[in-house]
Amino acid sequence: MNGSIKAAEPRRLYQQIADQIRTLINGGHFPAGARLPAERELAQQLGVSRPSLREALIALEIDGSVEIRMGSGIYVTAEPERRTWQTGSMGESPVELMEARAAVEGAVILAAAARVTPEGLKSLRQILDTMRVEIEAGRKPLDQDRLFHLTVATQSGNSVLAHIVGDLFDERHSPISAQIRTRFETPDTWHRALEEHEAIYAALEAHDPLLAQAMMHAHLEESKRRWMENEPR
Amino acid sequence: MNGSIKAAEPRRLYQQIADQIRTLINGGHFPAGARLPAERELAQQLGVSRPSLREALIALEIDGSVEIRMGSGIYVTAEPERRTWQTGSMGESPVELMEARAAVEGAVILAAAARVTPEGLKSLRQILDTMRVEIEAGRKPLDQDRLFHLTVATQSGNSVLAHIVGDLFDERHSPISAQIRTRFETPDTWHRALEEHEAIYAALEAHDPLLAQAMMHAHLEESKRRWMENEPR
DNA sequence: CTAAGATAATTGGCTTGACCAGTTCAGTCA
DNA sequence: TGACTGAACTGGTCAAGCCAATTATCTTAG
Repeated sequence: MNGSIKAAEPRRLYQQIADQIRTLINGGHFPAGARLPAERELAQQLGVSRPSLREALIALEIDGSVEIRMGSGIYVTAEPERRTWQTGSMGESPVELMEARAAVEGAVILAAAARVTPEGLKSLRQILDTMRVEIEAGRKPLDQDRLFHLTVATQSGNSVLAHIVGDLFDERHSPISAQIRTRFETPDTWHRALEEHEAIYAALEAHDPLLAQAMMHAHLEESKRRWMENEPR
Repeated sequence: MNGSIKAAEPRRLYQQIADQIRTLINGGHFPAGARLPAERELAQQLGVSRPSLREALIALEIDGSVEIRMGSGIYVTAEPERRTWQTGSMGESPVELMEARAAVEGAVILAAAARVTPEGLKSLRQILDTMRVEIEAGRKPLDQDRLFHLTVATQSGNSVLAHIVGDLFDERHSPISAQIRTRFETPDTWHRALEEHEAIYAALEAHDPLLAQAMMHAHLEESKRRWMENEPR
């Protein structure tokens, strides 16, 4: 009975559904303040079960896109002026995402380089070592990649910033579901990413904020390039 | 074997479950990296159904407390830091929030100063004029304040960054409504904030990124100070 | 005896179907 | 006319089951 979404591969279903609904909202199908179809109906329209739809709605509710009123309905959050930037004429979201990461992580690492502790360096060292092992074992060190950036952010000593870095890594801020998450990089590209991580680590170890920032910027710039090459789309 | 949760609270069940699990994690019952019981078992232990438990897990997954690995299990996120302000044990959140805003908005305004358009400057000019009117009418220009920061972020041309700035302003990164939103500043403090905004505007108009960044940092630093004075807590 | 491969549990992912509990609103009756 | 009521919404929750990915176990070939 399901036809629209499925594809059964990439991400959890509730995330796909949430992205799809977000797209409908941003696309104007459901203007701010509007009530969405009832859960049962919406689920059928999207070709998914109600529990899955509910999971997506909870995600949307948490990120504030939607308000759920028991017995009444599901409403698009009515924050005025919220979508002004939506017409942004510039690059597509993947590019924006990487730019945003460069801006945020570049700022974060300035503090991290100044505040990083020996324990923090030790953690990073271990993450990189594990990452190298994973790569040479032919596996994709996605977790280590994420953990590295998150740990660097943690070293800033600011949990809010660390949270944002994690969100950006997980693509939780991309407005229009861009799903770049495929990530079928080759061992070679992963190896280059590792070396860039190493450069960042070295700069942190030297407590050199500006160098660390430069290395982080270079890394994210390269990451963007690698992505864009692999995703002709 | 149940009866642990159920308490006729108005809050939705998945939120109660999520809170309970969060408490268990923070309480050390499930140390970082540990694997939680299987969904079926955990649901039974908590006295709820599996779908409800799943909804709670999605909430926990989104806020990063937990990581779900298909076919493997549910793991406590191995972030060795900062569950602090969530447990309310050490209220560092306002300071961290303002630091995060300084880092992010400081980075954003670098791009904004370079890319700002005449239309963007016009919008900002109008916002500041309105803000001045509101202040002198004895009202709190909360909307104008928010709009100013958001519009500056928009001028960076990056919707992801703009989104983050909005989230930070709305304190959406603070878990479980810590909401410091009281904000009963006096007309005088608002007037000082306005002048700081004016300084930022002037730097943007002059297309001077570093000056704009400095003014933004100064503004947020002052904001933090104003808050801390008014909120002895 | 060891290591590689096949197999059986175990676990999360998703669906179907059902019933309960607030909310809405139109039809009813004073 | 207007307050009331109850049916028809709506979201909230639960139960049981099957599928797919992962992991643990056992078998078997070397």
